[in-house]
Amino acid sequence: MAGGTKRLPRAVREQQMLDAAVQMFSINGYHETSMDAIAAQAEISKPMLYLYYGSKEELFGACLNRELTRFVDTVRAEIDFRQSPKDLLRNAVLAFLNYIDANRASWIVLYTQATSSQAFAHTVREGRERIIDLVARLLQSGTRHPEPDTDFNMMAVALVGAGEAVANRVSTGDADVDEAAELMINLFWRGLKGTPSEKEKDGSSLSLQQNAQ
Amino acid sequence: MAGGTKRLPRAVREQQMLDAAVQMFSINGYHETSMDAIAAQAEISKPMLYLYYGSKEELFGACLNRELTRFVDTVRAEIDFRQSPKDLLRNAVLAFLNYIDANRASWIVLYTQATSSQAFAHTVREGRERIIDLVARLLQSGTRHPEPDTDFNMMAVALVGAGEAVANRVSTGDADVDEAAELMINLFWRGLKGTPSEKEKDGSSLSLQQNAQ
Amino acid sequence: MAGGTKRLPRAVREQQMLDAAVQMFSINGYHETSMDAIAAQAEISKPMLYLYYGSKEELFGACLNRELTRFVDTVRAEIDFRQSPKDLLRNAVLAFLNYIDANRASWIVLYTQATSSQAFAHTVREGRERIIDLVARLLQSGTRHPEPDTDFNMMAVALVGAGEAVANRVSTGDADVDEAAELMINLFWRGLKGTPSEKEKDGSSLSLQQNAQ
Amino acid sequence: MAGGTKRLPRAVREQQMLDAAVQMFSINGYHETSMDAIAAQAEISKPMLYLYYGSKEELFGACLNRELTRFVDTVRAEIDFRQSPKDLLRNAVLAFLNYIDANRASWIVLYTQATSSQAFAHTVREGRERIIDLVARLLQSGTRHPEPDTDFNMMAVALVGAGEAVANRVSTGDADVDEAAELMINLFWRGLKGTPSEKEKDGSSLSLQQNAQ
DNA sequence: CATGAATGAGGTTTCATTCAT
DNA sequence: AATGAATGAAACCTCATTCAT
Repeated sequence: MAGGTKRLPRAVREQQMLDAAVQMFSINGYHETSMDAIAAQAEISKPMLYLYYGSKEELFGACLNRELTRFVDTVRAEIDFRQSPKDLLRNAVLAFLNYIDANRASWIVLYTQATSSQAFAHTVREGRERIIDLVARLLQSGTRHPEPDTDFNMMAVALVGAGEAVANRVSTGDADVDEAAELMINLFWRGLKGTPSEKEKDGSSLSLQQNAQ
Repeated sequence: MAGGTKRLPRAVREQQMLDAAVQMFSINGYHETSMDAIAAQAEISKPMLYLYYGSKEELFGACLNRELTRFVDTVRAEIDFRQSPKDLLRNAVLAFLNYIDANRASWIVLYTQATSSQAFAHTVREGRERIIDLVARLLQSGTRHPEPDTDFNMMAVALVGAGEAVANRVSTGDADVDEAAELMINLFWRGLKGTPSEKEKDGSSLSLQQNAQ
Repeated sequence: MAGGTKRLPRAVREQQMLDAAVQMFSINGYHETSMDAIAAQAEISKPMLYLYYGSKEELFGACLNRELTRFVDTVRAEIDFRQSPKDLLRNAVLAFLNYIDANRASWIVLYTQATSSQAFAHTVREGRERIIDLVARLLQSGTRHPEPDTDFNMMAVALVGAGEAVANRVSTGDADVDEAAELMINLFWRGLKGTPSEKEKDGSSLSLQQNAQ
Repeated sequence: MAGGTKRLPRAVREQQMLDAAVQMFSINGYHETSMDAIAAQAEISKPMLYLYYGSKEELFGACLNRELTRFVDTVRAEIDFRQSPKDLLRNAVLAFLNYIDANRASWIVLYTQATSSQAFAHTVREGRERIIDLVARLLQSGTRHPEPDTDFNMMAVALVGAGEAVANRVSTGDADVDEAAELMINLFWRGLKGTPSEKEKDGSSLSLQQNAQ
């Protein structure tokens, strides 16, 4: 009789639910989190979850989307694309790792849990592709070849993979953000020099650097 | 051929069960694979699974161990550690990616599904650490500083992450082994040059380093 | 009439479930009664049982507690402790045996089935001790020595054992309540006179005692 | 390769199995003891159990019979029926409680576990009746009314119940044999004086005592 | 709008029991 | 005679999901 029956505007309720869901999913994983647990965490009743999100799968999907969007938006917002490639790289890596460090639950939901159920392979892959594309464009922005190139993409895959691994260490507290950033910047910078269009002319990596400025 | 009622020696049955379990787990994931499905795939009865492995969790653990051991053993066996660093790297990357290409189910079980249940975080992390150590030693073998170094380890983390990402593409058929290998070799080779002990001596690296700041 | 889908307040459902559980447990015993059978008897679904009571063991424990409480409360309520010892005894024995006669299922659950699983040894023993204490106080109330005495307790153990045996006959319909009551009253009355504090004074008891040695 | 395949004569094997079964049943109860556990305890294979005893139920029945027979035989053998009633009583009670004390497992199997499954209600009840009859005859032997009497039987029921209760305390180590014996002797002796044929002539209990000698 | 009450369906696990050697 | 290997059947329990209020 006391509490719980407050009327809240839809938007507030939605965030309240997603917050609870993200938290529980990231702690216990998709399959090991029950709708009961989420409802309890959100301090609402289970039917509300179903009213707003239809099913557990859709709820998780909504979590995924919100977190991914937040992530991409935040990181992108912090990047100033008008910088020199080197500064751009540093800027991007720091934006990325700082986001991870500040939003550990999100990251785990996005990359660790989502992969477990095939239902989200699509969403996760799509999200990852968006990031990979971002990185690929970053790589490409330092060259004279602006058209899409599968090799840039492949290098981006590798670098994003490296980034995920490093980010995982950060998210578990096993790595210091600044150290990790330095390493990633280094790796990316060298990766940048290993992109295909440059391969043919060895020693041109320097010129790339210079051209980029 | 339907068989099932044949008396098989313990060792044979064990492999038969693990084969079935690895296959099902890698297709549907840990939580979405029922013991019924595994028993059906192995053409045996469910109690056999429990007789041999005790529980679903232990069965998955056994899969993990077998596949990880196979993986590490096979890759290590293909590497000739007496080669020059560059050949060693090429050799190792190819051994790795070829194994992935030839054992897609194993790889997915090991790295994608295992993470979904917290029960295996330990095992997976441990396995990954073994690989990271392997890579770290590989990196270090190209230097004159044989003692362990946390920076080598961190670089190995990143490179293994890159390797996992690339391997995932390979395992899904979205990337060609040779192309992927070439890229990884390049990335690793450049990563190698960015490792701490070289920072002070490699002139080009140094200049880059200085420029970066 | 089949019902089942009616919304009942929690308290009602609880009793409905306990009624069904007590009945089934007392007919078939703890281990030979399945949760399915209890759910069917209660005309509800199995998850309700688990929702309300958590596990089969806890459900049985709840049965035990309810029946024991009912038993103790009812018997105690019928006893007027201001009577003379002899009337008190008659009153108590009749209250006890009448309760047994009127609640055969309860009795069987309490004393016969509960012992079968070690999980309830504690509860059963505790319940029995409460009754033994009641009897011990009853015995003692006929003496001038109100302080606790282990010999009173031991005599109570024996008399309660006798009572259980007689009650079992009553509960199976193999004994008439009034006959059984008469016998128990006799036995208890004589037992009363054999309690330690009286040993020294009752001449005949004394001689018996001496002869016995 | 080492042991286990010894050929033993049937009689020896039978005892070996029953020993193991009695031990396990008395420790864990009928339902909570698996055939596996019994086979392991007996250091033979499960099919042997089935070859010799057909089913778990029959095996338990065999345990029950052996233990009950042993019990009745041993106690009866220690009783000298030519003694005076008082000595006879003392003799019998001590024989009984000493047997319990020396064979705790047997007792628990017989009285505690057997009751849990309806399959043995018959056997247990039958065994108990044999003991009750023994006691009834004992009671009656002290009177001039040698013909069967339901009231003697009822008193025997009560006294045996008391005996069981006391014996249970002994079997759990919560009561000293000698103390318990003294109490039971007392109770029985007084119970003896409360038997029906004596009820009509009050004060004649003493004469019974005297007549009995 | 919000929820307590209720369930169908399916999962893991165990056990008594039997076959083939 | 003796057993390792194998299983049908059923138990307990949980969960996503939906009514009826």
